[in-house]
Amino acid sequence: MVQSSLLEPIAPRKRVSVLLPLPFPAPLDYAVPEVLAGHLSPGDVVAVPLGGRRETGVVWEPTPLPADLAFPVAPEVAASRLRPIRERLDLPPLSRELRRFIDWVAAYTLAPPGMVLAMCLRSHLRSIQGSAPTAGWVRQGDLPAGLRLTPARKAVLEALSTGAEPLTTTELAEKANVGASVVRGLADAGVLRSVVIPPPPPFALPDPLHRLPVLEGAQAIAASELRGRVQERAFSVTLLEGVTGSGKTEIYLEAVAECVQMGRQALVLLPEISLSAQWMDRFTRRFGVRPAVWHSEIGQKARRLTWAACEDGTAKVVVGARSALFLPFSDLGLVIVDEEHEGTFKQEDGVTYNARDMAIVRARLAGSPVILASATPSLETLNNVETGRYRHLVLAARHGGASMPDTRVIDMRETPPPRGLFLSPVLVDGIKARLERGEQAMLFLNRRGYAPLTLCRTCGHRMECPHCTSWLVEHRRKHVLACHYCEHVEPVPQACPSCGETDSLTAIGPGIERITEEARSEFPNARILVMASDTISGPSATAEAVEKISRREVDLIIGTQIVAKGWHFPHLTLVGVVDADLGLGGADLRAGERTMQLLHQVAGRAGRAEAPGEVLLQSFSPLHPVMQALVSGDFAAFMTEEAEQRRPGFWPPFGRLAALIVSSEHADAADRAARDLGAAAPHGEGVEVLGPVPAPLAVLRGRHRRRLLLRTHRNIAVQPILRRWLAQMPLTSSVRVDVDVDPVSFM
DNA sequence: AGCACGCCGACT
DNA sequence: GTCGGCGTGCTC
Repeated sequence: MVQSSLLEPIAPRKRVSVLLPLPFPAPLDYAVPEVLAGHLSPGDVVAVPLGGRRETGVVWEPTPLPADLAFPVAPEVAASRLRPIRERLDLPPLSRELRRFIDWVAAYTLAPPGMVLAMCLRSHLRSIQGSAPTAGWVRQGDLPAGLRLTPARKAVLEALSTGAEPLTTTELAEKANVGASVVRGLADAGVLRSVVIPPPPPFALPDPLHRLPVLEGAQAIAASELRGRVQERAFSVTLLEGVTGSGKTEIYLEAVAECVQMGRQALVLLPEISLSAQWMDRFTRRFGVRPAVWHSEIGQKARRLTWAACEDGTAKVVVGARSALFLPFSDLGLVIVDEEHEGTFKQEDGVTYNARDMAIVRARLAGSPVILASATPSLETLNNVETGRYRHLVLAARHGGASMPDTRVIDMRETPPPRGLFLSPVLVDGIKARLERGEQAMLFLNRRGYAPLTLCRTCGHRMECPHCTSWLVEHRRKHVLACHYCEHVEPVPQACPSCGETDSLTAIGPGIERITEEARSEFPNARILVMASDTISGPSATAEAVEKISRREVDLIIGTQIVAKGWHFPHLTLVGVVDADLGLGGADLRAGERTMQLLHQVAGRAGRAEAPGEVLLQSFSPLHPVMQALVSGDFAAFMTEEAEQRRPGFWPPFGRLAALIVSSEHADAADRAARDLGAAAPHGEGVEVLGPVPAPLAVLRGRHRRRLLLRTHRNIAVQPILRRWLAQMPLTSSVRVDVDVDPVSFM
């Protein structure tokens, strides 16, 4: 095939497909104008007309995926109706590898391929307009006669000493502490000369030999094993399993070192929340430079730089949240997914994809190894290990001789807290003892705000969100009731909105603010730090909080989710989990698994240095398998049991799931559509449809939601079934059907 | 995603 | 009598 194309002249194509970053079901066809004939290849970025506007897209080829998996091919448009491509843009083309990845993700998630392309280009294309070289100023000569040397002008000239680096107008004005007009005035007078500021230097090359880690025993073996995987230059998946503190990061950084030594690129995916200063410090210590970083909040210029540096290969290591998966790596030699089990790798809005699973796809297309790291691997991953698809490396011991914390359950029925309070005397005494010894303690409750429910004592009215099926959470600090599912916020009313009774509304249940209040009264002398997403905003505030804890300026940390993630608090010896049962309710397939993973991670904050740690779990069901697993530390047994419960019903990982969420502003329209969808449900050997049922969040942002669940045996792909099923449904407006392949959330 | 076309309420 | 609400439908 290759030979024949070499021998026969390739006829310049008259027609090419162009994928646009828009939600179309397939690429659109365009005519190739004479000037571009023979000059267009798949991957080229082109400008095309669309309706009355101009759009940027990418020349596409038919997907090599099997027909029933791929997005449907649209009927061919007559040649006479094709509009010509306007121009080929002077931008690096999208690699074949990235194009195939886009096709794959679109096919798997049933997302329009253009929306997947948009994830790759969003940051890039949007910045094209702003990508003109930035102009800076340098000094040129003296003040011409007739121009007074005012203090402001003097400051500008001083800020720009002769021969210094050029500065932009804004930079210069800021440095001299004057307005931009002063700068412009000097420029107009010819005192400043405009120069083009060269693009900032590419990302510094990490030095694999900067500081070698001291690895012993199992760690050294695991590191060399992972280095070997990287050397193979072949697709493989390895699970690196090790308890918190076993040195997983140090070990997988050795694989990164190997990759950098080979001159190739490595991608490290972390849950967004773990992209912390602490992680960066560890990387910098190992490699001497900071890695390229990618997450939702990086600035526009960093975004553009990083994109370009991935494309031209100058960024050797990229650390990012899930969206980093769509960067245009030119020579991807290694992919690492840290905290592999984290549900936050699942993107829920827009294109619903699981970054952990798509990372494996991306690595397979690149022919490169993947490392999945976790202390508590997901059942999916463990199953893949068991069936031999993934390799397995286990680190049993904690690094540096630290021992695992001693975990106990406080039976809340036997030693309940005083009425209206939430901390059992056992936990209070435990914390007091630690504080008296000058050690740090932590209270963990995964619930923001003061109280999850506000109830009228007179009539029983519950304060609910007007747009969602949810209770409003009281945030006492801000004096508001807030919905945690939409943006609705309202002031706390004086009187019950239902019966009008004043001072009758009561806070029910604890949130982290309420626990803080209780802690302040129980431990009046303790220095308390609250860590929640609404009190600690942004990476710098987080870093500062962590610093304070490290410097022992804090005695008691009270936190939600964010305290769970990978922090190293050397002086923390007691972790109290206020409500260990939280998260076990509901009909979630993975409730037990997830609670175990979260609580294990929280527990891992305790006793990381020499001092032994203690974990106290407040629970109303101390015999629950999750509590027992946390006490015994035997997670393997817990996961085996979990697997046995899922196996007979073909629940993942022994079967496949796809959720269909039917939503409409009108409840009856949602019901009707869901019923119709249910009536047209596919059936057959190993194929089953559950529902429709109202979603647990039956109304979300004003939309009424119904759910159906497609479950198939593992060897049956859900995508072709879903495509056929949805294709036969008439497109009714106002009713939307969202598809979620491999759902994580069942809300 | 945009943007136009298209049918029903409050304005010059 | 028009301006404009956003529901529906199309873009190669």
